[in-house]
Order: sequence, then structure tokens, then C-alpha cells
Amino acid sequence: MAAGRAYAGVPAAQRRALRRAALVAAGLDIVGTQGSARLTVAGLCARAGLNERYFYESFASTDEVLGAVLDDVLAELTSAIVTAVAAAPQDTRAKARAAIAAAIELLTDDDRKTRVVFAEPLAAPALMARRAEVARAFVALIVGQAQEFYGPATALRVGSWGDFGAAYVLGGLAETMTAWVRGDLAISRDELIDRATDLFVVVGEHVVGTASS
Amino acid sequence: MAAGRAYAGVPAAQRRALRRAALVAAGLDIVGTQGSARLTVAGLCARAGLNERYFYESFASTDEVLGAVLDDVLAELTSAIVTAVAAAPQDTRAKARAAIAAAIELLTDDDRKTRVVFAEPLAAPALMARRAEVARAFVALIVGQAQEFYGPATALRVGSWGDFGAAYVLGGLAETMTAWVRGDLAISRDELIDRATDLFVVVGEHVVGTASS
DNA sequence: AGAATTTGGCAAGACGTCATGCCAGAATTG
DNA sequence: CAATTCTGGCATGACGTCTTGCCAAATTCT
Repeated sequence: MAAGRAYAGVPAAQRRALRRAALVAAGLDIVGTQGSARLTVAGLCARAGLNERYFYESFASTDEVLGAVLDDVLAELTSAIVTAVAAAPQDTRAKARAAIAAAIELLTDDDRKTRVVFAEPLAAPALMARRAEVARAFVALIVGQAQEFYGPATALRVGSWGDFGAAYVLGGLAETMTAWVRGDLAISRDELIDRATDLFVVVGEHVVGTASS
Repeated sequence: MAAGRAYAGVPAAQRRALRRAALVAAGLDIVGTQGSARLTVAGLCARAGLNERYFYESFASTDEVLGAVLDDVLAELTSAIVTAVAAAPQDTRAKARAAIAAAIELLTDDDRKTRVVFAEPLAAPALMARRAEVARAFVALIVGQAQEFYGPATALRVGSWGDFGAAYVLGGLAETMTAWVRGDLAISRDELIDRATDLFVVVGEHVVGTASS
């Protein structure tokens, strides 16, 4: 009952965590390649190399797996962006480029993640709310970053224009990234990053200029 | 066999078409409010007020219904855009605003259509390919319109920058529109249209300016 | 070595959906 | 009015998934 014996030198709690991680990794694979509709308990456990019984040890439904997969990728993404921005020189364009490059490199190195972040959340009702939260969080992050360059006073002046511009930039980045992964943009990844940075700066300057005038 | 007797004064072919239309309308309702995952034969026919048997008269699978629903909304959308652009004065900004206003008004008047156009296609594998086609078509439409204002010679100079800019604008429009429908943007619909037009023009000018320099 | 625990494989009933078929009532044609 | 055709309701067998439970093999602790 109060079990918890070590197995193969690994304590019980850690084994649980490993199994959960294996399920999430398998979930990324299935959702990222076949879509959330194909995510079944049996298929997930088979790919994770685990018994079906262990599914219910960590999750109550496949929707929970979906959420965990998304959270996993988003945590990786925000971490990559934050460290990249911190390491970049104190310059608007340099900061923007660092953030965009970090995001694009992470997501295009593994197009399963592109799909999980940009496509699936819109489909699965379970992720709709989370997707909205994430979008708001990124918008807030962009707006916050912008304030560092244009001065905190701009915040008041920018107002809803800032939210609009941030959402616009987020959407543009998402669409161009998925189009590029799909092979519809005949440019290199570095060009993709450069142009995304260009438009980020252009939109940002227009927003600040318009809102403060 | 060679049937086709009129019923209630309506010939057979027209009755078939009416039933099909009822199914597509019910499909828009279900997909637009609950998502494509909830689209089942029984539920669809119940909402359409039709017998399940008639489903197979017009469709072979629920995926086909999904495609028909998307096609229906997209046809409406392109029609609205084309007529609005044609009626607008010969001015870059006026044309852009007319197109954007037509799209935004149509899609936000009925947020089921917003979801069908922007959210579901990414999720349902059956619509993935179509979504890509549609994106390409809209990109081509935007690029084509741009050539009318900046002159056909720009086409060669713009090249892949044009595709990139068009995809960016499309994504920005999609994200801001869904955010607005969600209630995350504290602006009026007219402001939404104005700002979307602003950024459309700004991005367009930057693309032409950069690519031709 | 022996007892206890962990693990994987498998089976079973329950549930929802699919695709088709049958039947009786309603409407139309001759 | 009789025959034909259309329509709606219902039922069926098949299929895939879910969730729980049992059993034998593997591994660990005493």
C-alpha cells in the first residue's frame, strides 16, 4: 500500500515521472504528425512502450495529454526566447531578431512542434482556452519588451494599439512560419528570420508612431 | 429507377439540392460552435431535420461535409471581397480597406464562420491541404492586387518578398480577427478595420520598398 | 532463497458511431 | 381510386475506443 520500492535503481516517484514523460513525448509525436484526432490511449501507450494501465496513472483523458504536450513545447519555447533576448545586445532590432530567431529555430527544427503550437490548439476545444491565454501572454511579452525600448511612458499612449499590433505580429509570424515549413516560401531560414524581424520592427514603429501622435 | 417525380411541387433534383444545402448549413452550425470533432452523421441529420439515410445521398463521409462547409464560406468570402474591391475607388488604401472591411464584416457577423475559416482547417487533416491552397490563393490575390497599384514591373522585383508579405498580412488579419471575436481587443469593429488597413498598407509599402531597393 | 512488488500482456463489457436495410405513412401520378 | 414513389422512424451488425480487471513473468528486498 504505502509502496514505493525502488526498481532498477530508480525510486517509485521517479519511475512515475519517467513514464509520464514518455507518454508526453509519444503524444508530441502522434499529435505533431497525425493530429489530435488520432490520439488514442492504446496508440499512445504503444508508441511510448508502456502498458495501457499506466496511462491512467498520469492522465485521466487524452485531452489532458494534449494539454501536457502543448505546455511542454510552450515552456521550451518561452525559455528559449527569454534566454535569447537576455543574451542579445541592447538594441531594438537585435533583441527582436534574437527572439524571433530563437522561436523559428526551435519550431522549424522539429515541425511536429510547429503543428502542436500553431495548428492543433485551434482545433481541440480543450486547448482553445489555453491557446487564447498563450496568445495573450505573448502579446503581453511583446508589449512589455517594446516598453523597454520606447520607454514606459509609451505604454499609456500605445494602449489598445499595442495589443492589436502584438496580435498582428504574432499571427504574421505564425502564418509565415507554417507556410515556410510547408515549403511555400522559397527563401532560406535566415531570410525568413530577417524578414520577420523587418516586419516586426516596421509594425512596432508604426504602432508607436500612430498611437503617440 | 429513372425516377424523379415531383414532390410538393419541387422536382427531384432540386429536392436533393435542398437537402444537401440543409446538411451543409447544419454542418456550419455544428463545426462552427462545437468543432469538427463533434460532427457525426446522426447529429448532423438531426439538426438538419433530415433522415440519416439522406446523408449518404449527398456525402460519403463527414470529412466531405467539412470540405463542403469550408468551400461554402470561402465562396461567400471571396465573392464579398471581389465585389467590394471592384466597387471601391481607384486608390491603394481605399481598395485595401474595402477588401478588409468586406472580410471582417462577413466573418465577424457570424463567428461560426470565423472558426470554420481560421481554426478548423488547421485541425482537421482533411482540410489541411485545402487550407494551404486557400492561403496560397489569397496570397496570390493580394500580390496580384498589389501589382495593379505598384505596376506590373514590381512583380519581378518583389518576388519571394511578396509571398512573404502576403502570408504575413494574412496571418496578422486572421489572428487579430479571432482575438477581436474572442473579446481580447478593446476596440470597435471599425477601428479593427482601420488598423488592419493601416498595417496592410505599411507592410505593403515596406515590402515594395525593400524588394526594389 | 522466499516473499513482496512491479511490470507487461490480454480480455471483457460498455459505449458511441457507422452504414445499411426494412417498414408504414404521406404525397403524387394515371 | 389504385399504383407508384417519396419520406421519416427504427433496428441491426460491425467497428473502434475506453476503462477496468486478472494473471504470469521479472525484479527487488529481507
